[in-house]
Amino acid sequence: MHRTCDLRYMRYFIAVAEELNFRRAAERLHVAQPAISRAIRDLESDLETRLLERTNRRVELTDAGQVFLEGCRRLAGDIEALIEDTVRARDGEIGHVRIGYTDFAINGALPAVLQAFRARFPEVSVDLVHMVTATQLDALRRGEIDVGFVTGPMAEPGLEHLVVQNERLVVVLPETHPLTRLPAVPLGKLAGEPFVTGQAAHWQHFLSHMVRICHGFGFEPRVVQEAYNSEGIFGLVAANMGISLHVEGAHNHIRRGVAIRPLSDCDHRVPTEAIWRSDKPSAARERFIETVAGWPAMQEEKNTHPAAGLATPASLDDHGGQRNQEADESL
Amino acid sequence: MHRTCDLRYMRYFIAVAEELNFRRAAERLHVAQPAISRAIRDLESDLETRLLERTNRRVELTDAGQVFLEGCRRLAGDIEALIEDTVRARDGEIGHVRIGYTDFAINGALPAVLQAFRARFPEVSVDLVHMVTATQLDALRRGEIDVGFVTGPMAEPGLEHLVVQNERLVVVLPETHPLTRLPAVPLGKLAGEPFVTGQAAHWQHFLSHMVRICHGFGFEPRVVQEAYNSEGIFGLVAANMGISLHVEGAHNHIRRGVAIRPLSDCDHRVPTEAIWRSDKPSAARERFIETVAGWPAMQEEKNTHPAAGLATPASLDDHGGQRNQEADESL
DNA sequence: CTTTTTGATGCCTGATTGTTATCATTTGCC
DNA sequence: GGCAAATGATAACAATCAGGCATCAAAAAG
Repeated sequence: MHRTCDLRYMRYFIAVAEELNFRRAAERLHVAQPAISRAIRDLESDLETRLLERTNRRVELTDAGQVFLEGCRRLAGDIEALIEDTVRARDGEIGHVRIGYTDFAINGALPAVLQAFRARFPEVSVDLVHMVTATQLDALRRGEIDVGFVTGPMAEPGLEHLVVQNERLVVVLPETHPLTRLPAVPLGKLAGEPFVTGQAAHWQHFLSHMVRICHGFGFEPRVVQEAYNSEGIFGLVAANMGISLHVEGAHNHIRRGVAIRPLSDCDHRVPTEAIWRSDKPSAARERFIETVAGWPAMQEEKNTHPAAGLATPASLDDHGGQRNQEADESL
Repeated sequence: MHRTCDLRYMRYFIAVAEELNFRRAAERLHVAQPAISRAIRDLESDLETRLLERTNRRVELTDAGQVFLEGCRRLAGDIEALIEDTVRARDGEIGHVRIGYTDFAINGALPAVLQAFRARFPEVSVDLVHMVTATQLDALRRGEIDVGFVTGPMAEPGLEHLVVQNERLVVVLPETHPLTRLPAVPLGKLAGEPFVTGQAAHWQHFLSHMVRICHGFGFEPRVVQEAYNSEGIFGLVAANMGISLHVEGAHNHIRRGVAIRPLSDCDHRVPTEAIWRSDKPSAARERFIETVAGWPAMQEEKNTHPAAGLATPASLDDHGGQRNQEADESL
């Protein structure tokens, strides 16, 4: 029965109902008139319902035909829209991406990337979930997120990655600390200083960078406090519990009582990378990765200015960095 | 391209997307598995969009496939609903009737009929338009209404009709009139009385009844006032301008200062008839006519109690007819 | 009364759809 | 590791279906 309740037949019916003339409808549809006669007959037979009252001279819709016509018009439009939506889903114009991010990512390039992506693909919904690097790798493998923003360097089998930012280290000092008088701090001067760090369990990727560098300079950092997150680290430094190493993105976080200085003799970089499964292709995710990769500030500058797009100390001066500047000049 | 965007193919796709297995989908649809393979391939080729990601061992939906699946499900449901609605329109379960009515109809059987019809066919919308008999006949021929309720007798070519009520005449008297002392008035006593009637232009069908009867009793009614409608007639009678003849439905209209009496020696009936075009069949109209014809009170009683369903003088006593009753007893 | 127009019908052809048989690949089991 | 089972794809053939052409019957137009 539903065989004849076919889109083609519906289109034929719409044409006849609009023309109220089989011959004109046939011309409009570029078929011969008998095809129309039979299509209508089959439709009526399948529905067991007379749709058109036709004498040899006049064709008019029955009440049921009127109802069917309106339904057919609606369905025809819905199908067009569905095809459109399907193609747009194929192209990643509509869809969904779930994104994991670290503190480093959200303090760095991620906000600008998100803004660019949402402007370009407003019909792709974006779910953001905060997770540390290791959790993101699990979530990716479990299919719970589509893209992770993690602390690199990454080389995981089955996962592809792309460097998003590549930050130098900075030293975070209590503002009363003597080293704040230097515009840039030599790393060696930090040997013996008490260190405040993030919790080992959650900050493992960054801490391995930190420890490796200190070893390179011949000392073992003496960790006296482990904070839960960056806010905690800054707070403990402000409380004079110790000093800390952080990434340049720390400039985006202003904390009274804390001073931030670059390192004068260490060019080591801590990369933050977008990472995703190489199987399970998703068009929306592809578009997102393209946005990440094509984000202009990153394309050109990521080798010269590793944390492009981040606030620099100079740009912060316009707002609240004046105090630090004065301290520098007082040297 | 839209050839393959066919209902059958959509159902196939839904089955595969739900089973995530071509063979099981084929079994569920009672076709061989290669038919499914080809249907999906054709769908994908027409949409130029991969809908299912399939290795030899696992089938899963792509993002576009997910969008398409949801759309197909919705469309399949919509089509079912459309077929349902079309059949219901065919059966007159949903639709529209436009009805013309006279004062006699709305004071008589029509309200009860409407109530019965709307209870039985709640999804048929009913438009009611007040028109005098002649206007209704025009409106019917022009297709502006589907059913008329007119003052008969009717014998119009191209129109079918059905007697709905068949009312005796009553005399409408000022309550101070001497004839109110009689429980029933002989028509002959009205010769020479001043008559109040409806306007000739609009009341022609009823007036022809009235004049014919008076002639039968050997007098010409002396019309001294023409009112616009029943309310006007009652008001003028209450003002002692004259007397009037009306149909039994007048009992449903209580007017202070007016008394209504049956005729003792005249059994003439004024029919009110439902009337409709014999061509242009409409299922909803058929159902309406059936309700009119099958209305129980009318079926059995229309020959014995012509205005069945109307309030009778006795039934009015319960409310406000006491005064008339006392007048009767005082005779 | 003839001509024209309209929708319906019969028959034929080509296209679409379904079936059977078979293949390549992967998974599970011994 | 090798064999059997299961899966989706493909080819060849058969059945069904839709469209075209020729034609018909009825009604309107001239």
